[in-house]
Amino acid sequence: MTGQRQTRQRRQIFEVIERAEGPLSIAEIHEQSRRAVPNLGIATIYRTVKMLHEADEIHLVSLPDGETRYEKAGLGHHEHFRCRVCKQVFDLPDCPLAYLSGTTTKDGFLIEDHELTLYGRCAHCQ
Amino acid sequence: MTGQRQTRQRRQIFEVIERAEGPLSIAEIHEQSRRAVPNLGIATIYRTVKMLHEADEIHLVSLPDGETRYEKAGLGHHEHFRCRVCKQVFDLPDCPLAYLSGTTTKDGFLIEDHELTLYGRCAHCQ
DNA sequence: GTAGATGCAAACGCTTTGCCGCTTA
DNA sequence: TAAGCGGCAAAGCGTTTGCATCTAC
Repeated sequence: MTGQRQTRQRRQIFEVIERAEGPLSIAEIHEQSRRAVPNLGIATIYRTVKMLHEADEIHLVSLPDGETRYEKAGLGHHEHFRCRVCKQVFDLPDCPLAYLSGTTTKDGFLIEDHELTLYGRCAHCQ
Repeated sequence: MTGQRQTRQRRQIFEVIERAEGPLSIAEIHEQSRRAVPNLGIATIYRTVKMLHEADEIHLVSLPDGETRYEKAGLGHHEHFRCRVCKQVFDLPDCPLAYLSGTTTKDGFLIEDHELTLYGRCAHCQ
C-alpha cells in the first residue's frame, strides 16, 4: 500500500483488487468495496486506483472492446481470457509469446512488449 | 458503403478509413475528412462510423491503453503494432497465433478468438 | 493539531441525441 | 417531393476536480 495514510477506504479498495481472480472495472471495485464501506464515493475509487496505478501496485488492463480494468501488480507476465457467455475476465498464467520481446519483424518493427487477449468460453460456460 | 444515401460526407469518411495504413481514432477521421468537407461535424463522424461498424464495413480496434480506433473490414486476421515514439498504429500482416483458435487450455478455456497488440519502435523511429 | 483523505457536487471531455433546414434519389 | 441526412447545440455519461469536513498519525 502506497499513499501517506492508511484509511478504511484504501484498505478496502486494495483488498478487493487483491482478492479478485481477474482484472476488475471501476464499477466492480466500487460495488464490491461499498459492501464493507457503504458511503464510499466513486471519486475515492478513482483517486485511490490512480494512486495505486502510479505507485505501480496495480496494472491497467484494457480489453479490445474498450473496457478499462485493473488488477494487482506482481502477477508476472500473463494474458487475459474473456468468456463470451458470462463476460468474466480471467488471468491465464502461460504466455506463448515470451520469445517475441527484443525481436524485429521483417518490416523493421522492433518489438519491446505485447498484450494478448483471448476470447471464448470458460470451463463453466461450455 | 451501406446506408440509404450516398452523401459527400459519407463518401469522404469511408475513403479516409479505406486509405489509412492502420486503424484511426475518431479525432483522426474527423481531422482528415474535414480537409475535403470543412464543415463536417463530429456528430456525423460518430453516426457514420457507428453505421459502418454495424454494417460490418469497418472494425473496432481498442488498444490496451484504452484508445478506440477503427479500420476497414476485410483485411483478414492481423495484429497491430504501436510505435512508442511516434504513437502511430500499424497493421502487421502475420499472426503467430492462428493455431490457437479452437484449442482448449489445460484450465478448460475454449479459445475461439484472440487480439494481440505489439509495442515497440517502428523502423523510422529506431 | 495538522496535513492529508473523503464525500459531495460541480466541472470536464468525449459521445449521443433532438431538432430543423438541406440534400439525395 | 419526401424520407433521409447533416450541422448545431443540448443532453448524457464516465471521469476528474474543488471545497469543506473529517481523520490518521
